[in-house]
Amino acid sequence: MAVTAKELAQMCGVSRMTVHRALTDTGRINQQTKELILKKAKECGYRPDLLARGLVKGQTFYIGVVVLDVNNRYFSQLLSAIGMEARRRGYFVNITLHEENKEMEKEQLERLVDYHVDGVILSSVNQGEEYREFLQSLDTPIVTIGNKIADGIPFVSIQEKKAAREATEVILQKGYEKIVFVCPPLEQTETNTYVHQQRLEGFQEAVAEWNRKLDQEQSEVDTVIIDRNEGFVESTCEELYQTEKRTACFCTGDMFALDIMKYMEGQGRIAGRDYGIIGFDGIDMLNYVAPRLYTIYNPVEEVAKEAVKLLFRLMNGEAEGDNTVILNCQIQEGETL
Amino acid sequence: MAVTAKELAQMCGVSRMTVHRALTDTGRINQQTKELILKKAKECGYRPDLLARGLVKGQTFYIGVVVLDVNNRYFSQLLSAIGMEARRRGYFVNITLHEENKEMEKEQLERLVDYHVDGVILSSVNQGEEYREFLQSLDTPIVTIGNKIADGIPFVSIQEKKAAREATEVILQKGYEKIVFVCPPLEQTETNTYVHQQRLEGFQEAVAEWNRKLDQEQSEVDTVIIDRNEGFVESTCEELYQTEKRTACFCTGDMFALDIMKYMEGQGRIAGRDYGIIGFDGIDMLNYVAPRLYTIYNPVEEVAKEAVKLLFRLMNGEAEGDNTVILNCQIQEGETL
DNA sequence: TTGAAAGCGCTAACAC
DNA sequence: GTGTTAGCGCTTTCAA
Repeated sequence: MAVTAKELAQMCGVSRMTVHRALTDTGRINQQTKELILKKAKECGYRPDLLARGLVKGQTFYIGVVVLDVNNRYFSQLLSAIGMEARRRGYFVNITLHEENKEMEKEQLERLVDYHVDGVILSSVNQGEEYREFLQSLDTPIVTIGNKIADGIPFVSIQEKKAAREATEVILQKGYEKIVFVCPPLEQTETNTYVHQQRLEGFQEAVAEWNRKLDQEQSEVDTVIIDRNEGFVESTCEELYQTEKRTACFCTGDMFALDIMKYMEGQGRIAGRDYGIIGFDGIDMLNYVAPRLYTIYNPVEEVAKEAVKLLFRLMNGEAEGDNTVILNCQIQEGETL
Repeated sequence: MAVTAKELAQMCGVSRMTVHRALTDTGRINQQTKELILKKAKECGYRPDLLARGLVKGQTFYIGVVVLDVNNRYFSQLLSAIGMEARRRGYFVNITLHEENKEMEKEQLERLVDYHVDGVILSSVNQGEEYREFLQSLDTPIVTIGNKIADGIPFVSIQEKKAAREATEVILQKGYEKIVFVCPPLEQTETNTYVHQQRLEGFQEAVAEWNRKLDQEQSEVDTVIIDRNEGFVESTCEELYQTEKRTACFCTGDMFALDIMKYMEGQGRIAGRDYGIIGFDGIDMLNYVAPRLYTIYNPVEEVAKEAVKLLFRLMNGEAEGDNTVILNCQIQEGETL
């Protein structure tokens, strides 16, 4: 069924080379034979074998993308944006999922590299020096996004810490006396939690700063950190109302925040009225939930664009400096603080 | 950096063939040389070139997936499930997005085929005989899901029409006298809307059946069909309250339903109390929205599993009969009817 | 038990 | 303008 260039050549009574010239429009070639070949090629539905081409050119015009999953606005928009940017440059995208499994992530990367993708965009759950060496051993341009792996690995991200600090300041300025900080388990975990660690640090810095500036008679802000384990919703909610202090909750992800809001609503407690709450990322779903959640907007499209731009610079050997891009992000107001 | 089998052979002082035998563990080979080779291979981080292998074997152990987008539970869970099933069989998955663009869909398919994926799972926006021929001309096993293309193309789906009929019966039994049916534009559209058409037909059949069985004094059910165009929310809402009849809304997608609920809430109208509404698919987001939306649950994982199973049957040449798999799906109760 | 040779379908370098 | 030759890295066939 599939026609090869060789067969085409036979049909047209010319050499393989001439066919090649006609198809790739390179070199000197007789206009008539060229047209004949192109016509024939169309007739038989000739399509070049990209494996063969990739093998000889050492370039496949594919970039690989390895991400956690895909079920949220963040990755979805990221992937769309990466796709667009890649296509603009004549590249296609091969998306694979690692589902938060460190070994799977490695496998996917190796497989992509073995297939000679020209570059990779990676949102990793691995980290550290050892992994850095692994990535470098792949000998393929890689740009990481979100979680940082180690110094020296190209990296695109947002100003996590700064954003968390600013959000915390907003909470404090609104007069909350206690803050419950909810994030995934950061200790005793093997997976990369860089993003959430940064957010925690920003939070802690802002609180420390605030306490330092207090008047004599004012008391320090009360803080509690809760791991998003089994039962985190219940324990967070207890913290939220077993106190006389005005209490707010800072979640390092919008989904955690929504879970809490939902549970609290079941108890008759309304966000913004009975307690404060803020999320992180600004996922689409927020448009459908009342009251409107305060959050920190994560500019995914920009992250994607920058990642692709950086990747192409690496692929073209134009890399210079430390190849880190950190984007700004802003608080998106809501009704829950 | 990257070592080839040839170089390995030189290092070990054997022929390329012996290396190959050691690596693939085939044929007779001296145990000692084999161990030496494997050891060396590990040291240099030898990895087979999958392009070269694919070229000669005519098999890549990749399956391609082409879907609309990725930003909802449906596709997300679909992709995870496809990934799992494929991995169980030693295959990897290459996911690409067509973003509801018919030309892009074709491009992605061609590209995948040119890269010799061994099979494809496709959720299409194209349809008809011409497209069927296109798909067949690709000469690669393809399984379609969701939208049907044409007879003769392997197809996995749910019982759209039956589910819509049953849902309509539920609405009618609850005493609603008017139903507003909301779906994407089905006429004058080039893209494949099979799924939504089926749902519409199921709805219409149920209404017709109901009207046929009415007593003398009872009046027929009133129905309105609204295209999900610009402004569909407003027009739907007008239909919902510019009448004295008890009115319900049947949306062929949960998202449409949520849009309407949100707008109505802005007008002080609560679903389940002031009007009825039901969606379709059972997306995750529903867990976070109050009141709980009535919907029809779409069993994605099963669809994915069946699609992969069917695809592997096709790839192994075990295809028999018409290769259509239709799964059951059920109404998921909520508070909005 | 090992090796040599041919070929997958394509591109690149050089000759005619 | 066109054809020949060689080679990408691997697998397969056949001979030693």
